[in-house]
Amino acid sequence: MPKIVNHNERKIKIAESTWNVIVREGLENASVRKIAAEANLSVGSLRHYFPSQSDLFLFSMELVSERVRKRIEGKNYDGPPLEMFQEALSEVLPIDEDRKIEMEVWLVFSAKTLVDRRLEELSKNVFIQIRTGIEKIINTLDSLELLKENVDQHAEVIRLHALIDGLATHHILHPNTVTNKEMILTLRYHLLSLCREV
Amino acid sequence: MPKIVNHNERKIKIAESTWNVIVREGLENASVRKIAAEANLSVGSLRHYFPSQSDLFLFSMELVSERVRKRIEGKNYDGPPLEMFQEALSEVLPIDEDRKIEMEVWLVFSAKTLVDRRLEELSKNVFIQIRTGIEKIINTLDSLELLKENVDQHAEVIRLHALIDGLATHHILHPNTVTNKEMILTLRYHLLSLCREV
DNA sequence: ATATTATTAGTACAATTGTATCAAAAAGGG
DNA sequence: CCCTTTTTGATACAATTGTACTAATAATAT
Repeated sequence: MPKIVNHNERKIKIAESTWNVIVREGLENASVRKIAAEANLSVGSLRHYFPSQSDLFLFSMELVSERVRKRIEGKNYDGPPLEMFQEALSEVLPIDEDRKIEMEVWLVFSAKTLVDRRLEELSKNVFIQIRTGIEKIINTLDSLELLKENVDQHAEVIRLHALIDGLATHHILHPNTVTNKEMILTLRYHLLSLCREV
Repeated sequence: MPKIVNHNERKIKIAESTWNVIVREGLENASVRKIAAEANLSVGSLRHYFPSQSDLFLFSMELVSERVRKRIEGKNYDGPPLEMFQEALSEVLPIDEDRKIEMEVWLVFSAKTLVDRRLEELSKNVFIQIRTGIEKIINTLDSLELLKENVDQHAEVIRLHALIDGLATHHILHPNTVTNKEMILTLRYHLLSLCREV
């Protein structure tokens, strides 16, 4: 039997190198050669793990969604509901350096989504997952009778979802104008605005 | 004197061809050759108007912002204030096919902004212009005593701005999940939520 | 008509691209 | 030790890239 390399671990390492190159030089300069160099591999070796650049990009984008998903699932959901919702939603915000990299990569791939069928499918799936999570949050707020009366729940789902992604995008593109703190406070402000006066 | 071509008109035509190629095949496939072909020009001829691809891309992105700006400035601002604000804000939403193309191009260039200094500057300038416009809207709502009491005006500016761009992005990336109508209705819903009960 | 000059088109070139191929290297099981 | 098979690295190749260069073209003012 030959040398054994944990296939999936290696793929993840390569995907992270892909993130680095994309963040540093942009998607259009993320050639297989640069990514291989970033991962300290030869092109041939990289190709052994990813038969094509398309596969590599798809996996790299998938890794972002997986990381976010695992973080959300790994949370302890006990405590005041509003706090919990704020925390859960913060997982799709670029609140620290790691998340910022992930969100930046996600944004870049999202743009590519418009002309790449494979990425488009992944993008849609993740979008629907987040949408479902937000629906759950609004529903739960309602069940707990925290929600203001006379709110349009469907509209609130769309609004919260758009707000989250808008805040994330703004902070990534204009971190000095929409600061980390403003991003978080605005989310909190919005959640509070949904709830009844105490 | 030689053949005279309206320089700026020609540049605009080329920039629109650039949009087409970007929408159809993506930014990474928007080579000067493809753009020249789309514009029915030779590469050498295109180069006569744009010395480099970078110049072409910058001009093409600028054209988007100029189109939007002119549309906003060209509006008649008489009528119920809320209607007017909705209309003005709708100019940065992809509410029809033309605007959809523009916003899609803007989104793609925005991603490139992260690794392109020239585009970054333009992006920031436009962002601040829109931000300023939104501040004006919130301020005016307050002056007219339409605004709910006890609202945090600074937070409302950030929130509305993020909401607009979030809605636009969602509709461009997932038009079937966030429909045109939902986008518009959600904006209206939000604006109404800012205002006092009648 | 002709001279002038913006405009156009064609070709060239070095660099980079994704992918293919194939042999060398490495390591664990017998 | 040796065989087997994964892993690696190097080279090659056709295609495409942005840009440069140069000569032909076309239209206008005199």
